[in-house]
Amino acid sequence: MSKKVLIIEDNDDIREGTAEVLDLAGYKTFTAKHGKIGVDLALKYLPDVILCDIMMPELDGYGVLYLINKNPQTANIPFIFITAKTERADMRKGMEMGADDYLTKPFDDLELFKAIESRFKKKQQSKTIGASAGSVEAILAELKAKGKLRPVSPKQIIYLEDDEPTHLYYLVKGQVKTYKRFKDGRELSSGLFHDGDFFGYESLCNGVPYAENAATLAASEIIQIPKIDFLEYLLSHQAVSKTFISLLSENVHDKGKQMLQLAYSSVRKRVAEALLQVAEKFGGTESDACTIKISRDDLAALVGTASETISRMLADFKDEELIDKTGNAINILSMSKLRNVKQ
Amino acid sequence: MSKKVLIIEDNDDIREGTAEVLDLAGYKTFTAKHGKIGVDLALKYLPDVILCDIMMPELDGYGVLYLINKNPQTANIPFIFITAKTERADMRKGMEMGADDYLTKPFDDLELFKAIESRFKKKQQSKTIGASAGSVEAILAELKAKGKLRPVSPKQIIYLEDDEPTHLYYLVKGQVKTYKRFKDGRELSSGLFHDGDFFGYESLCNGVPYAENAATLAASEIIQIPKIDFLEYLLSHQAVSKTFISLLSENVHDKGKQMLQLAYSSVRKRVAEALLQVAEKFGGTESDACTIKISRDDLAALVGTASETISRMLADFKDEELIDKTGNAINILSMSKLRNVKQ
DNA sequence: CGGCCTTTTGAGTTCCATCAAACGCCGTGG
DNA sequence: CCACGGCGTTTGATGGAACTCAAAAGGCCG
Repeated sequence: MSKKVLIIEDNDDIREGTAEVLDLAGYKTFTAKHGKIGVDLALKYLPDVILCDIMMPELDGYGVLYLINKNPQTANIPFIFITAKTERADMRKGMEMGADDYLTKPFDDLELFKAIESRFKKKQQSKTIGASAGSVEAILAELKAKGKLRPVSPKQIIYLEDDEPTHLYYLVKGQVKTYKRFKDGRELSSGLFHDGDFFGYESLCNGVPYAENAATLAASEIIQIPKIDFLEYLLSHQAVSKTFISLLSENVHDKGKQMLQLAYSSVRKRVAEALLQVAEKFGGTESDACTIKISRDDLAALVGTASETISRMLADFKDEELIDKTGNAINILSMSKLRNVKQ
Repeated sequence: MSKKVLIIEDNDDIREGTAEVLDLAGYKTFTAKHGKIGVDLALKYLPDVILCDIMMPELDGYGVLYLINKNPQTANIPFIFITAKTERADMRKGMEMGADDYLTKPFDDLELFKAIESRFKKKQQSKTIGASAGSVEAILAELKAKGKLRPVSPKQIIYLEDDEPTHLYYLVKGQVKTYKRFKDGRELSSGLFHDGDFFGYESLCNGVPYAENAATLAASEIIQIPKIDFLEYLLSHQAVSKTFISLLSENVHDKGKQMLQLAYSSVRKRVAEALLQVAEKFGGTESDACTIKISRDDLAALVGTASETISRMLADFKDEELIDKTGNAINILSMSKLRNVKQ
């Protein structure tokens, strides 16, 4: 059966021209002259690859990509941007959002074929489940190889509450938080992640929509692994099951601890704990002192309190010479003393 | 190799007499004349079955059983009480604590052999991993068959924080809560369980001591499944992995929700939620009304507040005709109205 | 250097924990 | 049968911790 290609592009000449070329090459093509139609067609025909312009009326390319990624049925379709814009910024934005490739107009037919074919080749490759009976690391590495690496800038949202999970995430490098939003808009951080952490697996594991949001705190590199690949590995490799059962158990353990604190510890104690948690996750050195950079709002979300209160507590800690502040950053002078904060 | 039997009994005649008989029957016997020595020997020789008197100097039989059960190495050794006491109460207490059988003095040699041999038969049986490739239920039933059923009265502790996990628990019938204890003694419930629930698996899953306590709220029947059997099944049956991955994920999900509430919801709202949670778990009917019986302290632990506050809130709810009280029990008049409690 | 966003400080208020005392329920023993 | 004590629950009064709103100060970017 011939591969299906969806072309979303507002310029009639380019759209029809490209379609014609691809038809001749044996692909089955669908065309849409703006984003909205494009998304409808994608859902209807589930193409094998999507080519999409960025600047379009109705719904631009970024919007199309967002919607495509949000829907589990279409989330794993390779997505290639076509655009006249050659600027770096746009290219980066597109790749950050999870596009697989980029074609800059004008492109010749060879470029087009190569871009599309290399998508298929990559997909093909990742279809096979390796038989590496080796170490956990080897199998997890294999799993990671199924995903695509994506640079993400700070304060970018990775997924949102109630979205259908489509990927497992692995943080190669950077800082990510997961958080829940209370009705009135206040946030509570439920997890912090740094280099080498997996996240976003709970919802995948029992097939429900996300119960939390995830966003980067700092510039990061994230591998996103398609849901089906993850589930396949989860159920066919003991090592993978074992890893994620451990992760989940740890998660339960940590959340239980945090719950007890939330219920009965004073804000003062909880702020101290939060500082230590951030320091352990993101702080560099192994020594008793450490410098962390985090906004008051993020700290407040971690503690479950108002940001004003955080300011006051930090002022108190500074008076007591537990911490110091240089600009926005917080220097923890003694982790051990901070750990001993009572009440 | 001959089976090892440990006999713990303060009466010299009975102890040596029993040992002699068992020696003749080809068992290797060890004897202890009181509980303390008994526990030491159990740990040293890891016998295949333990016979133990109840009334003893130094450390009584219940104490021995408790210590034996607490230690992972000895927790799964079949334990048989020998005692002159024929009273029901003692027998029940012993069985509730996890004894496998009961011999009442005076016993004849046949009774003795049968009691011991039937322990071995049972152990043997449960050694084989069934190949039932059938439904999840079938495999889980097989897993449950590895454990032993134990009746437990209300307010009994099943395991304690920092204990080494030795069993997976399955609640056949009854009500169980898990809870954490804050430094100052206040409690926070982290989970409620009712008929058909597994509990105590998180700590088993990542091999750490319990992070919480578990106790019955009402008279219950609990199957305790030895740790090794559980882990064996967990890693060799996809269905079991899948089940527990789901349970863990749900757990994470629920705890996340509860954390958000603890952080930002008013006590009023949290009390309403707690009532609903208890009603859903333990309340009988499917209708909008429902009666639950729970102590104010348990409710307070569930909400994470003082029991006085619970009293006040319940009084408020009664004024607003959301609930009614008959004696100790709480009649929820309208679950849907309770769900809509704002703030 | 000025504008904007973040952080800090201030004042008032609310919610809830705590301490104490009274009340009701229940089994016990006189 | 009722008085009694113990336990769990309810009610009252008070204080403190932390939230809210508001305004000032500080840091960062163009």
